[in-house]
Amino acid sequence: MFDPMCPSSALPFQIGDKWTGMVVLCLQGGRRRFTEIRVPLRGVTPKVLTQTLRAMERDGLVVRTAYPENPPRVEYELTELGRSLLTLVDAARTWSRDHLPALLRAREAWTQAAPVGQSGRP
Amino acid sequence: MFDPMCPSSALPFQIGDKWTGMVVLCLQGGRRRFTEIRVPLRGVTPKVLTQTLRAMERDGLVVRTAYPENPPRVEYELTELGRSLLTLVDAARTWSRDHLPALLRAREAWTQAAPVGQSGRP
DNA sequence: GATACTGGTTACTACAAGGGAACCGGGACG
DNA sequence: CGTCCCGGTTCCCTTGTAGTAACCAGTATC
Repeated sequence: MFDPMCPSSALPFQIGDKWTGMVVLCLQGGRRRFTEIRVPLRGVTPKVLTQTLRAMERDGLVVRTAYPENPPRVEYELTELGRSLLTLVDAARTWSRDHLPALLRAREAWTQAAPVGQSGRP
Repeated sequence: MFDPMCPSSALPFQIGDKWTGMVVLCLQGGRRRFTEIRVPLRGVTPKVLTQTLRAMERDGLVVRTAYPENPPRVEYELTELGRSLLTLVDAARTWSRDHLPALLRAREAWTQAAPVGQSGRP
């Protein structure tokens, strides 16, 4: 899940900063703890994940609930506003499924056949 | 059109790099010349616009046609793949119309009422 | 006393994207 | 001869985003 080597990393669009879209996807199934988000988002460092979650909390996309326990437990959950982003994420995923291969093919053909020139470009 | 002060600049998502989405919108009405794209995208510098258009050409989103005239004339046009992004751009605009005010309200309330503390955050 | 656990924080670094300002080619025009 | 036009290019600098590595608090457990 959320492999950085996945071709969808070449998507020509992005939800929020680099990880916001994945957090939204990860939280669509319900509330999750910090590490339950960090693990599936392969490669995210705690610092960056904290930044992302703080920004999302600020924007009203998630709510953060900290329980006064030990060891600490914190849960994140999408707000209704955050869930509204799911339609957008789904649209992005639909686009990817339907059109990303064509984009990658175009990019591939470019590096192979036209490193320079050919049209009017000097 | 495309005022950088427009609240949609606070969108929590982005099509491609900073200007790609706006270029797609700008080209939805048909082929346009370089300056016809640069002017409505207030604030884009020619360097960055060139970068953006080159990347879109590489990805098969636009086609570039240079006419051997003087002064030079170059036209850009969306490919079918590029036009397919319009659905995504429209979804983004729909989301913005419906939910961006709520996001901005949340952000505003945050800076006013909760610079620190209140929930479990130290 | 040492260790581990969670959910972070801090300091430092690296890299890419973006922006500012100036310049260019080459014909048309005055 | 100088100037304008378009569609760029070049150099340099700022900013933002992300990453690495190390550390922390407070309790529970070994």
